[in-house]
Amino acid sequence: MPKELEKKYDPADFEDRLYEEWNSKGYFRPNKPGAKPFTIVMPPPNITGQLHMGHALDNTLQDILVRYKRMCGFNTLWVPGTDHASIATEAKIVEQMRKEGLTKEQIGREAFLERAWEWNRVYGGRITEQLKKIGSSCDWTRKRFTLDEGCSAAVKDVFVKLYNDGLIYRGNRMVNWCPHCETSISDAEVEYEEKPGNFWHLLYTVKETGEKLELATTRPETMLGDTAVAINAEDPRYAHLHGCHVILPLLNKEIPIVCDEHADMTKGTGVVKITPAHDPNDFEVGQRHDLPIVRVFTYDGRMTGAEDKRAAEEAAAKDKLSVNEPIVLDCGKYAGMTTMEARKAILADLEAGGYLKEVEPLKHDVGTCYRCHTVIEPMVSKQWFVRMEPLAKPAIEEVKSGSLRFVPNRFSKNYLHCLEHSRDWCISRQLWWGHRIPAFYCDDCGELVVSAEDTVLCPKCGKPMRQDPDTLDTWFSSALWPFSTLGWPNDPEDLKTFYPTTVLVTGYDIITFWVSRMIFSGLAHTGKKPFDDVLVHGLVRDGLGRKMSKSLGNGIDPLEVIKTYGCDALRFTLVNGNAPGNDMRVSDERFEASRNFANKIWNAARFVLMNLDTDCDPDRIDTKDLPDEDKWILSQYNRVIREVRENMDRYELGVAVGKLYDFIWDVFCDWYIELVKARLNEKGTASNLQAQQVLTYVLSGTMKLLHPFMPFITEEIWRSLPHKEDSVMISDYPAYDEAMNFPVEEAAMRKVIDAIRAVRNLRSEMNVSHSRKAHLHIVTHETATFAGKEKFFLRLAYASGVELHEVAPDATGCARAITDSCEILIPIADMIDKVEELARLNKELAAAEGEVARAQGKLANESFVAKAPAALVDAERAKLENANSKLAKLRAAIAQIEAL
RNA sequence: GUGGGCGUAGCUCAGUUGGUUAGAGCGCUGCGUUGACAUCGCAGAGGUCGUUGGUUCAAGUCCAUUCGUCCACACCA
Repeated sequence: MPKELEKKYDPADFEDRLYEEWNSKGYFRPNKPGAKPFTIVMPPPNITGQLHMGHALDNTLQDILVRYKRMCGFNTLWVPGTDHASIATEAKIVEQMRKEGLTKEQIGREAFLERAWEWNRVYGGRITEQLKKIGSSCDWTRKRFTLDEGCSAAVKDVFVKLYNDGLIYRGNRMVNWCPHCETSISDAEVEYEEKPGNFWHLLYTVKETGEKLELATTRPETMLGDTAVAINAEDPRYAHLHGCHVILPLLNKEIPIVCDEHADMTKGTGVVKITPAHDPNDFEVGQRHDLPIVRVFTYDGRMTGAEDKRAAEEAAAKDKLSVNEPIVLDCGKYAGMTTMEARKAILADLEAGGYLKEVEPLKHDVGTCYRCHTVIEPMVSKQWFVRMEPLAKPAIEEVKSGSLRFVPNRFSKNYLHCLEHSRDWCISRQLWWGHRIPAFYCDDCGELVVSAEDTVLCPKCGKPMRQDPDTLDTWFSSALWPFSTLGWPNDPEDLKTFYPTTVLVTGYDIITFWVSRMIFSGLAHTGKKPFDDVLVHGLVRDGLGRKMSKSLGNGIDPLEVIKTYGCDALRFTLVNGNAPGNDMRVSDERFEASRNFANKIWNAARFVLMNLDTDCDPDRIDTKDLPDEDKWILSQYNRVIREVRENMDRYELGVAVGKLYDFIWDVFCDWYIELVKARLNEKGTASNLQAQQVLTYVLSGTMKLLHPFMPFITEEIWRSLPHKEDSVMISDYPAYDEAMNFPVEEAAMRKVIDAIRAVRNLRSEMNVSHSRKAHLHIVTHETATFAGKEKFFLRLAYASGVELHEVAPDATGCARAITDSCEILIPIADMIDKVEELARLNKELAAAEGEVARAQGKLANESFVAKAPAALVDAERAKLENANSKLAKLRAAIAQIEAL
């Protein structure tokens, strides 16, 4: 027997309870062995983070897909997990220690890592608890962490494999250095910000000719590291200087003038100073001309001194890798200054020496660290790199060939662009929290061993080895996530069943960081693409369209929204009316509208339940002898099933949920329930039982259709109705059934509804109160269509009685509501103003005439009739016929009233 | 510089492979509350789909042009 629902819709009453139950009963685990798998691996949120709207959106989309596919019979797995977020977490812990007056170096690596793990224990679980609040039906028994044993094993394996294949190398290369985080970062982690600056025009003296050579720079403090100036070989202005030298001011050092294509004749004076250690382009020039690399900055953003020089020489001596080894300069009087202090001091000295010609203000984009927004220092530094070209190639092909799809497709351009232009990936980080690089050095003989096994003694000379102190870029481990979480390489059970995964759901802001790296890693290490599809969503913005951020304080906390409006309202808001890949705005108004929808469903269900007194079958229905209104709703319900499934299979979640919204509110609540209310009062009749059956069948099925979007309210209602399975989430998603199409009954009901609307419209325009009932005369040639449906007019068209006529009776004193299938006479003469009524009818006449003209025009076009699909032409003819029919009735009515 | 998004009702946005008289939510106007729901119902006003041209029987949808706006990537001595 159905059970009652609480009078008031209060999601807090049942959301947590239902989630707990689902989880404890194991419904989130893959439960259909042998069935076709459907797999999603959750983009792992950072352990430093709190759940924000972006996570809420990302995980809601995944949960909708997973719940849908689960109900469609797939063996469904959604793997959750978290990311150790090396740089972010390390920064938080350093900050925490700073408040205690401690530094990393003081407590040492081991103690530091202990603190980090403690942080993970305390906060790492926080975000997963929050994910439960939004209803995520992921398999928590398979929860993973990028630093757990399995993921770490995968990282080591991949590193060693790539090294052995020559795809990872160590070398002195130009990297982006963050002086605040004191680590290198990858190109993808640099953000450009426009900042004001200057061109300082400097004068360097040519040794051979004594002339002053003018050049401009935005970074005068790097001049101490200049090892050449470049001119273009084609530049006639400087043809006489080929092979000459300039004297570097302040240092009084002789450096060559080189010819290089990097010097652009059209820019500035056509002369460029070359600082190979501190500028990416200059580094390239230096390579081409075999220039020395002179480093003048320390890793914490100061000018180098004697101490730095000695330390660097010692380190270089130990390391057998000495290609491109920078020379460290003792900057003398500038040593120890910050780069900004040095800039001032150097400029002052240049000016005093007559080397500064002019200062020209400009705005330029400066690279900053995406974590701390400190200005990035390009720096030659010894780091580990992944060779991108061989890895990118197959990853590009995979998408170009269409084997791996982006949804919407436009994001594949984004992806291809980033892979086609990527430079080698700097993967080493001067951090402690992360996967330590599995490389071991012998300081004695210089031997280097790269191995997944800890190597304590040098295989060559037997002396103790030292592990590389650096860790790997967080994204190096994230790149392996789709297969490392499924047991690769050691425990391939899940891998066999669930890999490649089906779809990755993520925001467009992370395609370059993560998606591209997962794709080339998957191809390289498993030989297969990591997923078939990438469903890309946009960013969540506030009501004013601004990106949510801490500094603006405009972030909306999803948990607060859940408290106020319920989880289902939050989820509905995040998918309704949003197109894939587009940014969206959320606001209280939208949450409120969603909550109102939930409330509407709740009350409709309550109404159905209070009228159920039999145990109906929720899954089967006998359509024999059902009245038209029942077949009408069943037919529409059937169509919604088909459309929703089609939309879901194409990732058009917003369209699918919009159709359910319309069906539930406009069709089921506003019309069907109203149409059957009378029958529900006729207890004990066959008609009453049929209505109960149809209500149960449609409502139960609709709750299934809606369940992926609004899991909690649908479960609570579905269980109150007669049901067979324990939970709606493990029931079968409704399927389209050809036998449930009733086009004739649908058309008939549409005519009845049109007539009811026409009456309501007229009464409303004439300001007739609902309490003023009237006896209606329906005049129609289609009496069969209207026969037996007079009762609907009593309640819905405020009628006191209804008569059907084939031939119009005397219409004196009647207002006329006109549709294309009938004319309804309403005897409310005292309410009718002749002028107003004529105006109203004429307005309708104009509309009908417009429609007739449009349809006639179309049909008069021979090309249309000849070339358009026949069904379309027929439809147009039917429309013309209907419009003409309505037109005739309107004209007659107007003539009659005018004659009065 | 290269690539891309957006421009549809007062506001925020849908509009699926081109095919009804272009839709929704919020807001607005009028009416309505004795048993599903005022977190509601009924009715209504409001749009030449940024501009101009083209393809097509047919364009909000495809192509080109142009304006506005936002983003990504690149360069910037």
